[in-house]
Amino acid sequence: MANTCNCDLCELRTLFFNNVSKPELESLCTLKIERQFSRGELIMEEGTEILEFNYLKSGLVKLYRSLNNSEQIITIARPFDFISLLSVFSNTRYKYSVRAIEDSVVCSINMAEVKNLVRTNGTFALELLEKMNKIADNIIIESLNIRNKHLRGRISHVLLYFAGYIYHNLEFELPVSRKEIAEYIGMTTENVIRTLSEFRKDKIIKINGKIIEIIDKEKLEQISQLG
Amino acid sequence: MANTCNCDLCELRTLFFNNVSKPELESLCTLKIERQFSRGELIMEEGTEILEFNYLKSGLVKLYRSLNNSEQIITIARPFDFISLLSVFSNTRYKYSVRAIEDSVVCSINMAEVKNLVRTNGTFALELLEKMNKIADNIIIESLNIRNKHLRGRISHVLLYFAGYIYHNLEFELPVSRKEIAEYIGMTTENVIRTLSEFRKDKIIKINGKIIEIIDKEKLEQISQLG
DNA sequence: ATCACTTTATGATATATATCATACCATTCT
DNA sequence: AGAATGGTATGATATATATCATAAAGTGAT
Repeated sequence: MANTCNCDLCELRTLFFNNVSKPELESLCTLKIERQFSRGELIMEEGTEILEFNYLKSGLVKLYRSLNNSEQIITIARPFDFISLLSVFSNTRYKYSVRAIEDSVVCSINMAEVKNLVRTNGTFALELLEKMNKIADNIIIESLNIRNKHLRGRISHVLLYFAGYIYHNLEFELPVSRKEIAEYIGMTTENVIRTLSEFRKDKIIKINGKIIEIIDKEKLEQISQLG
Repeated sequence: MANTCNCDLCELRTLFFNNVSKPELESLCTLKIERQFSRGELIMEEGTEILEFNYLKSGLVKLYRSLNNSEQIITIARPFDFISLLSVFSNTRYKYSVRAIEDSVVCSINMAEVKNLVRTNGTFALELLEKMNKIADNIIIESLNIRNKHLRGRISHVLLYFAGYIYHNLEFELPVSRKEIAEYIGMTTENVIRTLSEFRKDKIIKINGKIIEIIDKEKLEQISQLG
């Protein structure tokens, strides 16, 4: 936990606090709390009270909910995406849990302060509305895209998601287990493993433990498209 | 298309325009356009420009997107839910289509006016943020709930959704075809029909064409829960 | 009233996915 | 070092769902 006022360097400012005036920003800056989370640590827990508005500065997190001993992963969010998602303005308690899947830094601002800013700064309110709508929209679209595909298409989709959206590289280290991929795409762990093996045999990807390299991107995109 | 200024009777006012001042409301009132749509009519089309903020005053609509000759239904919305969903503040073009599945009345307000109101009226901005977050949250939760279930659980879920959420009655007329239910839960039309027939044979529901009566609600809830 | 078309319905079969079983490997705990 | 645990891996089998085929009933147009 730190509270150094280094908002000049914070993505929050350039990304969506564009229109917050200097004094307002100073005020926010002194109020914010920056937290470090190690890979695997719980950042927010389903059912607990929402007291702060949280923003992911760096790292990677998964948003999920628990139900009968298993987890359902809703999305995997990178920096620049809010992690205080959706429920934040409409509920008093979190509907989802958030866990760091890579070392992460989260910036937290007291919820009442954010609400106050929405009330007093119209441009900020509008930008926040736009940003949160976009995030919700992305989650819904992602969910529909996954639902529309079969096993092989879903796996392709996830691999392309990591390579394209998260890591911007055809070779990357999977930040999640096969089990978590299964929880994300709504299939069983065994079938995720099996399909990855098939892709390896078909020379579409190389697998070395958690390290994945996409060899035939066109093929993968084709499988993802066709379902 | 009508433009009578009868906002005193409009749900918009009591529901989320609570904090709009008298003069502001008058202004909105003269700017709004009320439109009638018959069952089956297209209200908004995927890909067209977003010019207005739309609110469903009465009726029932489906929100869907098209992909390779088929449709994917995202949600079925009743009055009091916005229908200008999500994309409205974050995109210039609609990402989804909206079609009336019952005769509906839609109230439209110029988008620029709504944005202006967000900028100048903080309380309104906050309420709108809360409301839109709630809607997005509901769609995501619904989608996760459906994804978590098997065929029979999904059908039960949909039947309970219509009976409980839309019609508040154990007997109701299905506003959608079996095909549309299939497009909503992501299964085939044949299996939707088959499952409804099974429920009929098991004396869980009565079917008379589009008229459905839930006889054994407990059983249906049980099936919905177990998946 | 007839025709074309869609919706509802049901059965047979094919296919996709889940489940169960087993094994190997890496990591952590003792 | 050995034991326990969780992740990865693969095969055999069971089950759920899709696909294909067919038909009856409903709907709209002419």
